[in-house]
Amino acid sequence: MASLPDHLLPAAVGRERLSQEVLEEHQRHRVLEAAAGAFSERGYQSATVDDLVAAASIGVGSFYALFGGKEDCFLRLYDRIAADAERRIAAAIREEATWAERVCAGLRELLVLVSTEPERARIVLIEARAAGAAVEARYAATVERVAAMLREGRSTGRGEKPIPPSFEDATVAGLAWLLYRRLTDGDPIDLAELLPELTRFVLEPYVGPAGSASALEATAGP
Amino acid sequence: MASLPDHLLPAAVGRERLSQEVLEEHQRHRVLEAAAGAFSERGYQSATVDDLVAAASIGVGSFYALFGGKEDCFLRLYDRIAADAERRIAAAIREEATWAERVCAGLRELLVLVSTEPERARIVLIEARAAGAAVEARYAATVERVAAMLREGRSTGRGEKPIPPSFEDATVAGLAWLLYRRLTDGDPIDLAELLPELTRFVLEPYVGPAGSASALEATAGP
Amino acid sequence: MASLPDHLLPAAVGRERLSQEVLEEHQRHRVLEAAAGAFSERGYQSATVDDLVAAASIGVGSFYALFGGKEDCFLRLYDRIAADAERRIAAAIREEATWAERVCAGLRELLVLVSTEPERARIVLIEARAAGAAVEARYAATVERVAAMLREGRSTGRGEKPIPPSFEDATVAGLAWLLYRRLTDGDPIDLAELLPELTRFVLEPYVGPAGSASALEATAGP
Amino acid sequence: MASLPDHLLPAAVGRERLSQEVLEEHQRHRVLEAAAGAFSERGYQSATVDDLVAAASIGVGSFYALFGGKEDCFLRLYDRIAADAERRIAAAIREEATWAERVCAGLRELLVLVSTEPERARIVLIEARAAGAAVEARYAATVERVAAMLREGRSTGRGEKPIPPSFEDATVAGLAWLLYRRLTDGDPIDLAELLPELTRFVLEPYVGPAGSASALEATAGP
DNA sequence: GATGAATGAGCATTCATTCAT
DNA sequence: GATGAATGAATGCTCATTCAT
Repeated sequence: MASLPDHLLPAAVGRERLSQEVLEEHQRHRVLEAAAGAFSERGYQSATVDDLVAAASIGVGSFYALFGGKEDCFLRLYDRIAADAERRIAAAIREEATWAERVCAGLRELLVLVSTEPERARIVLIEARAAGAAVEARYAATVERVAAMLREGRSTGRGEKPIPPSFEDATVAGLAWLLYRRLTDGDPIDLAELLPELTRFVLEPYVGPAGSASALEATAGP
Repeated sequence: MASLPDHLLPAAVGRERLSQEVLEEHQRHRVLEAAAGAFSERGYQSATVDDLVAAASIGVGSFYALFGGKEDCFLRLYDRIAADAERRIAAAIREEATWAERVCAGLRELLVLVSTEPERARIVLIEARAAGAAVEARYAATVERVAAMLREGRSTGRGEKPIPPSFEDATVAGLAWLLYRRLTDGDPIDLAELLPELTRFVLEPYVGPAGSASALEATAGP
Repeated sequence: MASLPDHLLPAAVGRERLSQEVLEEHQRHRVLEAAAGAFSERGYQSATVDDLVAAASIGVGSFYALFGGKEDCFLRLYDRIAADAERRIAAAIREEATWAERVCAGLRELLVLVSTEPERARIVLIEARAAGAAVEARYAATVERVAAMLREGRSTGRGEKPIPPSFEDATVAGLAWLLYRRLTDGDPIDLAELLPELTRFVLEPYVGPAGSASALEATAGP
Repeated sequence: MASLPDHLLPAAVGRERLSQEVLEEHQRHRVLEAAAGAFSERGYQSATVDDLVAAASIGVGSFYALFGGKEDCFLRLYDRIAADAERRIAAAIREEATWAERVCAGLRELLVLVSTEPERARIVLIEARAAGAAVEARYAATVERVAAMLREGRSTGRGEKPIPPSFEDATVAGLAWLLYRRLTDGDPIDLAELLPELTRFVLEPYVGPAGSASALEATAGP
């Protein structure tokens, strides 16, 4: 039997350090979970480090051992939520479906996420906008990632005049705004109402009203 | 000598009070002009009241006589910029033109405003997003006003499936995002490049590529 | 009558600014007076900014308007005490006396200062040693200034082997130590006991026992 | 089975406890060695307990098992360095030499120590001054010890007017200042330059220039 | 009417020390 | 016996707002 490569066979010390890092990561996770509540409730600016540590039931010292400060904490929270969402959306998409169907399935999962975890959605869609330059850059990167996915739909396209490159960025921002408004207004996220709306907004420029509608039909929820 | 009751005082007092309010409004104007610079440069959160009064060369006391505080000052600044922009955009539009042409002319003037007064544009498009709930509401109202203008285009429309009501809000938010990014990245606002891009994004859903293109042509700049 | 030069005829604004600076300087003076007590009592390290503002009966904000922080406050206090002492010592010296007599008179005044204002003496002789690098540099400069005065005595000298250049620095440090010990031990400063002691220590290397003794006699106090 | 009362336990326990104490002392030694580096580099105030334990590669718990805290650690370090220095200086002195020669040899060894182990010299000559009252007392005791050695030279003396009792304290403090300055300025300790300087400063009051010079000659280094 | 000196609550952060493992 | 994660009191500092002049 072939032995594992060295880097998978940590020495005792390595293992200890590993388990320690795992522990720390676990702790960070716990704290971030609590921080999401605090940030969401009070807003990034108003939430104090004391709010965060109180919500997480840890000492301030522990907080600073885990994070570089409030901004670092928020940044990690943002990244975690964004990465989770991306993972879950990817998981909700059947690879073999058409591009339009995949987009539609992605939108559906996004709406599910926003409606089931509005707190976390607020972090990414609302608070991130008011958390300073570093976070802002992360937000722009997220928009760009989603826009890039959408951009794949161009090949599907109806081959008319070349679409300007920033078209998808604007679309994603428009999408974000609609969710933003629902969240700030406290409106419920009604899948049956919103999914068709968003699907049309996103897909029609690429596949037309009919294509959009059929993709929506093909993506009926569970 | 007994003095007359207030309401019997000669008109002169009324005139004085009026002129006084005018004076005060004038003063407010001066201060807001300076505040725009400070807010734009340092950002809403970082700009201190001291920055504002220093920029306006007034005392803190006068500042509080004129405004309820930092947020009130920003609010009024936002309103002023938004109202000015609306007025100038309205002025740039020929009433007798088609809806598509009017939209196109409005977009053109909007771009002119953003490029010639980037400082004020930053206030509305960037800083407003980070200035708390009250300002946020104003921003949403602005989006809604612009969306409403766009919504008039529906009657022009090709009568296909009814467009969802929030469609225009998303469009406006997408538009705002593109300008937002230009401003945060420090990219120049190139009218020749951006106007066609934005026009297509906004008009095509209503008048199709051809309608969009012809409206653009009909709105050549001076 | 010749008019005063321009810089002595401030414009109204200049006068206002001047009176304002004078006021501020006055306020600083008041605070430093109180700070001397706090620093002296608790020691530089233990004294908190809150101690200082409590002692001066001002708000923390005012403190930071007046000083750059705790260290800056101490630095200015040090400088003020040192300058005052120098001025008063200079005033106590008859210019026409011999060098040895002038030194002796200076020592006498120094002892008077230390004994009548032990709090301020503690600042310069004790706390300055524990207040960080910047203050340390000031202390070294003070030692050097006093050493330079002493160095004038070399020309008086008995012309033996050239004295090494740092001789006076060591003498001043020795002098400082004796006062330091009295202050830390809470011993009273007995002029009649200490003056002869210090005089001999300082003067003998230059003018011998006899010269030292006669200088002392010539400098009898009031 | 009933266990024996403590004092009847076999010697083995005693030996164990002894060896245990020896072990602990050994450990303390290791830690102090590392602490010297940390204190010297960062200064007493700035060095944190974490710096100390990191430098010694032990856990914080062990540190507190070994020492009562940061101050206790510094205190012991101070004592150790001072005792070592005293021992080595004593070893460098030939008992049968004259008093002046012994002083000269002591000064020489002191300079050797300071130049070869500037880190430890900083602890005693610099950091001790900023480490609070307890350490300050130790420093004063050190000065007093050295002064006492010097005081023996009085019997050698030229029998003039009785020298005041604190004369030697001042001399030692002057000596310390010169070394202090070299260390803070980062100047090298040049034996050939400094030894004559210090020797004259210390010895002349007792044995005059000639006596000082001959003692210096008699104490040529290796 | 205008001023700006004064305020002090509130903030992010550090670090000596404890104690469960 | 050794460890280091957790603590939280304490610190220096900022800035929106007030109010006496």
